[in-house]
Amino acid sequence: MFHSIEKQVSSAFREHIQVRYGIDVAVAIEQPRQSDFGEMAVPAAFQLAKQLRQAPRKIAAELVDGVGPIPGVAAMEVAGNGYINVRLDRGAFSEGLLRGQSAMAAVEGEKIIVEHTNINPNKAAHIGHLRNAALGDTYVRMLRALGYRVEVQNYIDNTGVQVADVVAGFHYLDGKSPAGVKALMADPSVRFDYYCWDLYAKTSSYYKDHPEALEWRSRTLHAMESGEGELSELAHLVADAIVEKHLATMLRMDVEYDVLPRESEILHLEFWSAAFTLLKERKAIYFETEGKQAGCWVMPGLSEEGKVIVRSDGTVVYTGKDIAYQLWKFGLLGKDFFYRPFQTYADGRVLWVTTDGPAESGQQFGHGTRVYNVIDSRQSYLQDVVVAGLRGLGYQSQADRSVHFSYEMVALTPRCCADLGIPLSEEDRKRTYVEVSGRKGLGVKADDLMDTLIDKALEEVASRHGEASAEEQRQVASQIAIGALRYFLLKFTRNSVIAFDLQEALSFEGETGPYVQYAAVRARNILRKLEERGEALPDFASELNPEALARQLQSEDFWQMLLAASKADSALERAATAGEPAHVAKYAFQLAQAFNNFYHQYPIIHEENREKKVFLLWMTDFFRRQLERTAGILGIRIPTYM
RNA sequence: GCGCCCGUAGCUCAGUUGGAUAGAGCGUCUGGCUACGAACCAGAAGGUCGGCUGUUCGAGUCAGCCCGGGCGCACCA
Repeated sequence: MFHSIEKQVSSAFREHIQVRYGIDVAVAIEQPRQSDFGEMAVPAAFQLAKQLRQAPRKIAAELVDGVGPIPGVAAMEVAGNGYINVRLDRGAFSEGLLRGQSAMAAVEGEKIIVEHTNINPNKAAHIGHLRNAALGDTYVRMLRALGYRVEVQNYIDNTGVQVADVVAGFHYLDGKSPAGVKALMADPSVRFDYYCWDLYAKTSSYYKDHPEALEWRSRTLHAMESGEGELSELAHLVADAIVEKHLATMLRMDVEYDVLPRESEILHLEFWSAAFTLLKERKAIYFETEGKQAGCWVMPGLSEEGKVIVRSDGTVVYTGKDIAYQLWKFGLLGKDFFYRPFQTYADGRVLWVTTDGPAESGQQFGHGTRVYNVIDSRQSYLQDVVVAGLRGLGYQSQADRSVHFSYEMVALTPRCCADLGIPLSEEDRKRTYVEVSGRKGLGVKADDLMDTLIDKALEEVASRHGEASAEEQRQVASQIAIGALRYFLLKFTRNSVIAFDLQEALSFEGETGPYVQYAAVRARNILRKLEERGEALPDFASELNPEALARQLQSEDFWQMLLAASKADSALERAATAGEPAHVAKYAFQLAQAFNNFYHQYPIIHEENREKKVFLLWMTDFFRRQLERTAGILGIRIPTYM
């Protein structure tokens, strides 16, 4: 509602400026410094001042005089050095909120692909992976809330070095056969992904002390490529099992996917050779004949030397396959995967996985018009190579629509390492934070963190709702824990390094997920208590006429609260434009704050005046809906009680 | 050496793309549970926005140069 008026005000000024001055400008709408200045501020006069060579105040006055009436706007005035402050018609505004339901219209002609999570299937997920998934999943929810068609891909590198290292560990260090590994996977006392976490660290450190053992890696990689032998069988076993673990971990966070494109299919279906042909034909890469890159196919432009895409032994580097994959996402490769169902989510949605044999599913993926790759900022160079590949092939518009949705890493504070019993070098102890490392086995496992959070939430729930069944308490605790975790991961903007601190993440007070959940629970409680007292929820539309709404909204307090609650769309739009899920989190917190304030200050059920009571109930219900919707976009559930 | 990111209250972070008197949470101090359960609310203290120059009506925001921290820059992924 607020957002639609913002757009109307903006376009009214834009048109007027166009007609009057012949200048086309995008008219920004800002929030006034103080709430008593009005609801919107238009700084357009400042933008025009330079071109018109006139004082901003004078232009502002002309604009206010000339722009004419705008629906929903009660008054406009010039303020400060040339601001135009806009005051809304409170009665009409609330009337619109009460009656008009503005469902977001579907956006036609766009299909957005978001790739996120992408964890190497060789060990348990850690907290850095959770940040990736939380960001990706929330951005997906944001785009869907805005009406976009979105496809979520989770790329599985099941033939890479990391898998090979764990396989080598099983085979050479543990001396385990495929049957032995199967037995391990079936053993309920073993967390297989945790086992691999340790094994990966063990193998990596063994390589360090015994460089000759690196031969195991190349032997394993060759076996995986040929698809034959025990090592290859082990690789399939391990990768598939770990993928399932990752999916289960992510499901705890309410993160779901549409399709799992796998590197094994990219190899078997020869995506690379199709891309290679294109790259050569269109001269996006060249064959180097001299220097240290002699014998390689090189992509020029990005650096002095260019980037090697095909090694002198004829094998392709990872980034080359990534270019092929990116082409496929846009439907530009001329090849396609086959698919089979991998699992079915609780709501009946099917998660598909790629396969190399023809399948009669008729399923179609890819063919996106825009692609977001959620990958940490350390890989920005390689993402630049991928985009340069598209450009080199002449796909300018697709290159422009390839977005590296980058974010900074999650690191651990030295204090956190101490809490978790992670030994640190003298040097590391002095740092502000320490990078997590799968290779060193240094990090916080995702499931451990969630378990710790649930335990803590359970203590709180049990102390407040000891009468509830254990199962119910656990469910509530779990929703609170996940709410806390998702909010924690989302409250930081993307390019801020999260120095993970366990105690901070475990907080359920202040700017946290549970704070938002608590506000929504309180709103629901009021409505529930009303019914428990034998009263029905009023029919707001018939009981509240425009005069009544305007009367109640003479209270500045109520008006500011209603205003805050009505800005969800506006906040979402800004957050999506900025590509910052953190902005949605911030808004959710402000919304909860406004409601808690309202809740504390005004008795609702006990209000004697009928009109006021109905109005307060309507406000409560409106807050409730906005809180639930915003929390939903963040992937945060609202428990039945707290 | 080159490239990218960061530096804002004691701590952790926002800051609507250059706008009005720089905000929030935590922590500290003070006050509030016989209201719809306090995982809450109210109030106070706390700032040379790393530094210096510049761009202009206006700079936390843009440019240049420094200082400090992080991450990249493979025929690894």
